[in-house]
Amino acid sequence: MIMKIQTRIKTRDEVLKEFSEVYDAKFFKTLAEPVRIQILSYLMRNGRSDIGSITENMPQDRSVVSRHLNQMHAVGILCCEKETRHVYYTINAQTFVDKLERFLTLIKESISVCCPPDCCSK
Amino acid sequence: MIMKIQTRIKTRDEVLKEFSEVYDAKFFKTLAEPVRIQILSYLMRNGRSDIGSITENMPQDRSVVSRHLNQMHAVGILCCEKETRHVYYTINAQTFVDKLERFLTLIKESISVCCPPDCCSK
DNA sequence: TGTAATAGTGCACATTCATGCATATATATA
DNA sequence: TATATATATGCATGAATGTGCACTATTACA
Repeated sequence: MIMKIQTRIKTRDEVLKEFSEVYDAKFFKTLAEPVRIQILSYLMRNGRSDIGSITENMPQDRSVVSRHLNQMHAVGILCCEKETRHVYYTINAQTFVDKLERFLTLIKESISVCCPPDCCSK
Repeated sequence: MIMKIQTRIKTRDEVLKEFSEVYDAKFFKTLAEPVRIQILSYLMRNGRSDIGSITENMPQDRSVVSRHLNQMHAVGILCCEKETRHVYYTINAQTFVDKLERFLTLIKESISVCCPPDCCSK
């Protein structure tokens, strides 16, 4: 059971400042590429996998997949474990979900706290 | 108070299918550009605005801002109202938040329902 | 030690995309 | 009707990025 501590209402400036600090363009760029989402789906279905296995089910070159995996790791979507000569990737559920939730929460806060009455359409 | 209806647990294939259907690359591409996030911030702070006002606070050309606004409208982030010779934009809170929430929910579902035990790192 | 297997890197190429200028379109106003 | 205002569109350009090939680096195995 998660308890939320009741805090004072943030000012508009605080929320907007936090929003611009939390925003990570690279994270969304990473999610904006269908090939990377395909890799994500593969990991959802097959679990911990190395680059070779992932590449087998894709038309792209191994080096391309390697770079995609690297980027997804860099922004916190995947975990990476070197083991002998293999590199295994898993979904970093914690960081991934946290990042999305943090962004979503701030959008909601911004909309409810920041905006003038005519900010949003009903 | 929001009540969640208890439904049967989805199969792995159903969740993954839904995930690939819900995923919208264009939506994330739109969120991946800092200039568009700056526009979003402006609307959060200043509410309903026309292209001219938004452009005043930005280095980009009016035509560039116009195209950004158009794209944000196309993916459901903004609402657009033509009024005489002005075009006013507001945040489409409903669609915007819904899209993010839907994606987040499916990520969570995928992680809990789909994945083999070694899918995700703790 | 030599060879095979796995992954990372340098480079070139094609595509996408953000940008700004010039121009077109539409509407308000004198 | 003519002019000013607000926005959209066509086009060219430069930057970012996805891609594949060749090559390198590292490790396992015969």
